[in-house]
Amino acid sequence: MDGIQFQMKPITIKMKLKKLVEKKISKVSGSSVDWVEEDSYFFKLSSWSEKLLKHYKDNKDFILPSSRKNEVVNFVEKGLKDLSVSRTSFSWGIPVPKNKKHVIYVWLDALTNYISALNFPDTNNKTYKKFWPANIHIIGKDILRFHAIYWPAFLLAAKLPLPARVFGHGWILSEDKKMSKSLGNILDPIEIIKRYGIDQLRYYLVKEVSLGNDGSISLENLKNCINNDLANNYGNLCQRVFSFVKKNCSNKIPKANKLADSDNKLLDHLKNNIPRLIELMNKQELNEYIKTVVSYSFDSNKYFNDSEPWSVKKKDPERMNAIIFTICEQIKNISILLNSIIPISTNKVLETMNIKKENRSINQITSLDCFDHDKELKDLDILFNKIEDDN
RNA sequence: GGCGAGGUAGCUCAGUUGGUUAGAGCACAGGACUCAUAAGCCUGGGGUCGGCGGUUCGAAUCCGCCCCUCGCUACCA
Repeated sequence: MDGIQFQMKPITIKMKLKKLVEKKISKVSGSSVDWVEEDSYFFKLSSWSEKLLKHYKDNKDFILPSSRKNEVVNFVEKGLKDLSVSRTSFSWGIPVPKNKKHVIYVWLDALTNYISALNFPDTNNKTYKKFWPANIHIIGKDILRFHAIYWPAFLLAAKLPLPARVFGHGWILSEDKKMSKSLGNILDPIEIIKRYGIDQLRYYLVKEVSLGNDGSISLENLKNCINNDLANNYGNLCQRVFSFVKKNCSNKIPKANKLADSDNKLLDHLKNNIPRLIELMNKQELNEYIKTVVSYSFDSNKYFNDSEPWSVKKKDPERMNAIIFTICEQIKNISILLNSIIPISTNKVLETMNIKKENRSINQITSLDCFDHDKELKDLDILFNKIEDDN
């Protein structure tokens, strides 16, 4: 803590505003609450209200989602009270310099971990330089205030750079209810992953849960989501196309000499949307992102149906090649767009298509044709097994 | 109590500054096809847009009142 110089002096505080007349018990735990008085150092949070408000105003997306931002701004506008940051009643905690009775405890010590873990106060340290200031803190909505008010105030006081963004995410509910032992509706993520698969769970959570809001895991919806979007749509699209390539194109992605309007329409629709997709990603609007991307998979299945490569292959093999090239290009692009959401599955697809790792970035999508047309496709097992009803 | 968000098809939601028969996905019911995980494609049924009243030629969209749901309302992280 030597790197941060706060001006602090010990004063006596009372932990509760009202004297307890009767024995009180905690609403949450039911245990009895005792009246305590002790000396404490205070962080002068009260003098940072205006500077924080200015920071929120100057940095529009510092707190996301905006509904949460409103709560925080509302809270700060009411005026902040100084914050007790030390205790004398126990010894674990960070010793206060020059006063051995006190240890630093509660938020000041906790939040500082973000930079002490990066070797602060050595601000020339490589790790610190690389990771601070952070691009984003993604934290639960229940600890937003501490990250959006206390932490920036501490950093401002220490004249250190602030993280670029604090995002308060919602909670995952089980069948619309908060998970609790007494209700018996706890969902064990490890069990779900074992049964449904890790990519499948990731996909479901990102798609069905708007990151800023609470979302619900319903096993029925999870099943539907896996079967429809992943197995029947994206997974089966890959399967039907690769199988067609194997049977009709010597298992190599053909070159296209001339693309038809319908081919370009399919490809351009995706490519023209890349800036918007990047924007959605940058604002953590992941569910909108994923819904947009999966719609390309729907479009692709329709395109494949309408183009009927199986019926043009004898009459017009050139045309068939253009169709197969187009659909492969599209599968590649969709796979890249989904790569951060379902990395294991999409990497299998990209591997099958012999796409080099350096060609798997979103920036590569607009550059046409990075296929090795002389190399055979690798075999691809079923990507997503369908979930059957068994309960 | 105060401040804020929201109530739209069975479910999850989208609906730009008010404008023609209110949309999507899932679920449900039919149909044609076959390259594919009996997958994909096409068509259809289904909504008094929380309630009442008002402004307007016209309101899911604006105004008022009411009902309901949710979030925040400081020193446990």
